[in-house]
Amino acid sequence: MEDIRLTPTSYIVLGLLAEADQATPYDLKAMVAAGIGNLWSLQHTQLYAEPERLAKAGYLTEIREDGGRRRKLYSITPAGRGALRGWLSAEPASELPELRDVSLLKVFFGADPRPIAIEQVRAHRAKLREYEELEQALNGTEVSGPLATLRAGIGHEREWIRYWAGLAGEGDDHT
Amino acid sequence: MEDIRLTPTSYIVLGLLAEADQATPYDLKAMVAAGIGNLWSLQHTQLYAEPERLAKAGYLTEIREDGGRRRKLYSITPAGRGALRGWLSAEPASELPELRDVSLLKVFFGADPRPIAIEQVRAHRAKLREYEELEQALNGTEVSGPLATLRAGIGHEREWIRYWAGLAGEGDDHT
DNA sequence: CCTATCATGTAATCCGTTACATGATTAT
DNA sequence: ATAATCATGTAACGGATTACATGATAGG
Repeated sequence: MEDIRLTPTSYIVLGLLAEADQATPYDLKAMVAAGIGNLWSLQHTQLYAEPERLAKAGYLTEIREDGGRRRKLYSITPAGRGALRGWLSAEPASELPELRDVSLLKVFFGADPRPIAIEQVRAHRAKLREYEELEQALNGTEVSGPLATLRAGIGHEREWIRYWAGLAGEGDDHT
Repeated sequence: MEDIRLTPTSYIVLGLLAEADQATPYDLKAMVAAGIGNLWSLQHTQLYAEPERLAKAGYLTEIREDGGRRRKLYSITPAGRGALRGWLSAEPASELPELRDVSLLKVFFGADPRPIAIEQVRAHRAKLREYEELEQALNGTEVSGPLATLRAGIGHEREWIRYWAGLAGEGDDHT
């Protein structure tokens, strides 16, 4: 029973297992892809390493299948639920996210914004379409958290498109 | 002369040194704080480790002061400039940034959005004000890259405020 | 003068990425 | 059958954070 630090990755795993009552790393991978991965993606290998870490600390139980592939099945423990609940209801932090956008980094250091902006507009438009379809699918269901965050994603995609479209258009030859 | 992988952190250091022709890690820290740090922040210890890495690979030269504190002074080499230029002018990637916002993560997993939203609105408003003042200061100067990215920051702060204000207001008691 | 903060740095830890590998399914 | 892709995992590496520490400077 080691003492570990809980990272966002930890809470993603805990959060998913809180609703699944049992899952293999591969199941987790699918769950991430289905939702939270749009906002915070993880490498599949983390979904093998992190549950192990959490199990060692008593937040999950790990049982290994007997037959076949002997896959590892994880479930959340009461301690795990407690940690998740504590995190969810903690005093809100004033911590702000950073953009951390490689394309912006290039613009900052003097790259020609035009080609970058054109490509970014294309990519963000595609992402926005994907989100809007997802929103259709979620509407009417009772998943309020995922829907709320999806709407954050949609808002930001629109903002990115507005922003990059501005940079893509500037410097046009108006002869 | 080792072979290293260049990360965003590497390009930040290279980008800053490309305009400074000499700087200590502490100088770099100040430069980061003055601009790019808003979009992509770094721990101060990375500003000791990363230049060393870059120097070992031939992208920077390192000279140590003789007297006093024997601080390390770094300068970019032609190889460093080449690497930076190559990165800046590379084919634009369609890679998109992720929001990776801890507050959103909590909302996704079912936290009560109200208190989080209230605090986030406050914090984002403060950040927006800061950016708007910075914009005043930059207006009229010839720093097009930093100004362009600052405007991205402003756009996103406004979007965040719009978004969280929506969540903060919902569920009001309209009696 | 003393204390707080700024300036400067090293070392250890650890999380996350990268590289690699193989068994199971599905498609042609 | 064979190739391709999905499913499942291990191991090594390395960048980033955390913890710690001390010399200089400024404010009271």
